[in-house]
Amino acid sequence: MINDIQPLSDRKEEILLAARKRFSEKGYASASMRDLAKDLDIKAASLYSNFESKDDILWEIARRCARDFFVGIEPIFSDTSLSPETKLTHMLEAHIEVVLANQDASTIFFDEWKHLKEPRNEQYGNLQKQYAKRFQEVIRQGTEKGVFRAVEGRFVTTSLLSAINWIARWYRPTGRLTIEQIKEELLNLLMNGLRGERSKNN
Amino acid sequence: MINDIQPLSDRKEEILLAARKRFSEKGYASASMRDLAKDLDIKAASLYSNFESKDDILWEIARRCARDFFVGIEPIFSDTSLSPETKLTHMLEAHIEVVLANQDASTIFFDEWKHLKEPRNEQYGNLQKQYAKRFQEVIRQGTEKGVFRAVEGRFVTTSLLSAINWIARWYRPTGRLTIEQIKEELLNLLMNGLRGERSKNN
DNA sequence: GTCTATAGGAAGATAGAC
DNA sequence: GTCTATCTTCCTATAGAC
Repeated sequence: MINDIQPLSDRKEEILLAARKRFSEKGYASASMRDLAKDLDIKAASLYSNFESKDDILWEIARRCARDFFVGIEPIFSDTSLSPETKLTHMLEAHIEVVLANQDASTIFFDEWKHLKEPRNEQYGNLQKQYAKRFQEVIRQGTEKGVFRAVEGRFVTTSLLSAINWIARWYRPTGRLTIEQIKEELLNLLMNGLRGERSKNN
Repeated sequence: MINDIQPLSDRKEEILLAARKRFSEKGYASASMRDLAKDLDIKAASLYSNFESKDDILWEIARRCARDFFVGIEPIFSDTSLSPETKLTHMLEAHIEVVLANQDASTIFFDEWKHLKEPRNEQYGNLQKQYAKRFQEVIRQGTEKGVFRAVEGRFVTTSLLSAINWIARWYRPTGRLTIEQIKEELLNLLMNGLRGERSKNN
């Protein structure tokens, strides 16, 4: 599914790029094929020489997004020489980097994929779970080793990633925070969250 | 805007309830007036005896959601007897409770409001900023007092709320975690994140 | 691979009877 | 306040010429 992604013709890739932007900005349902065609200075009908349907376009975009995220963490996740703490830090860092470098794609990966029709929708949902599981596994190892608090793994994994994912909605490269600052603030927040004492908070 | 919300007729409130569910589940753009009418066992045209437009329905829903969130934190935020730490804990707790008790509404508050037409869209965006500022202010006080690390206030506020907001997407009351567990896990994670040491994470 | 033309349907919304 | 009927516009998608 992300292993059988074929390189497409230049034209097709151009269309995917424009569609990614449109779908991300207006939302898949609100972005029409006519909108998309206009961005590319062609007529809507011409899009159908390149892709069979709107769903096919979303699918190709979604697959590529997923691949980017997996490629980001895979070498770190597979590196058996790293401690859970270091590994998780680097994986989160990689995740942040992919989000920041591919904001439009991230919006598809987090939100717009829900518009995929079955059976693609279900397939994609499973892929997302797989991705989160990678983080959950490292957190589990860290807890076992005693460097992280005892946490509800699946829940906390989701929470960590959620805090990061929201960035895709508001980050603008022209803003006051640099990528490095964002990475530092987030990693401090999240890693301290895992390390701290269990307290009653009352 | 949230202070001039009028109680509507029973029928109108029924429509808002059904619409909140529909908009939340399928997304505003993908949920048609005909869909909504079918849920209520009436014809689409009848909806227009109650509301002037689809945008008006979204607006009434969105305003009510915003009010619920503000009502949740306002008494805590205004309580001058609380330390920043206690105040933030209780405000986050209130936020979590509102999210869990009003999942459909939360989805509107976090996502679907973007489909509001101008000038409502801008107005609503400002309201959201106001809400986040309440949290940011308390974090600033905590940092000043030395109980929280020095953090980039606006950014960290967004991150904390983001971690919580994602819950609205997946939480099901029938799941394995109780509301109390969710609150405890999240508060531990977030409050520890603010308290911990600044570290290099490398 | 792009065009014009158009099919076929679904969208938001309105008119007017009851 | 709900209905039937309908307007207008927009949608995804196809047919066939160039």
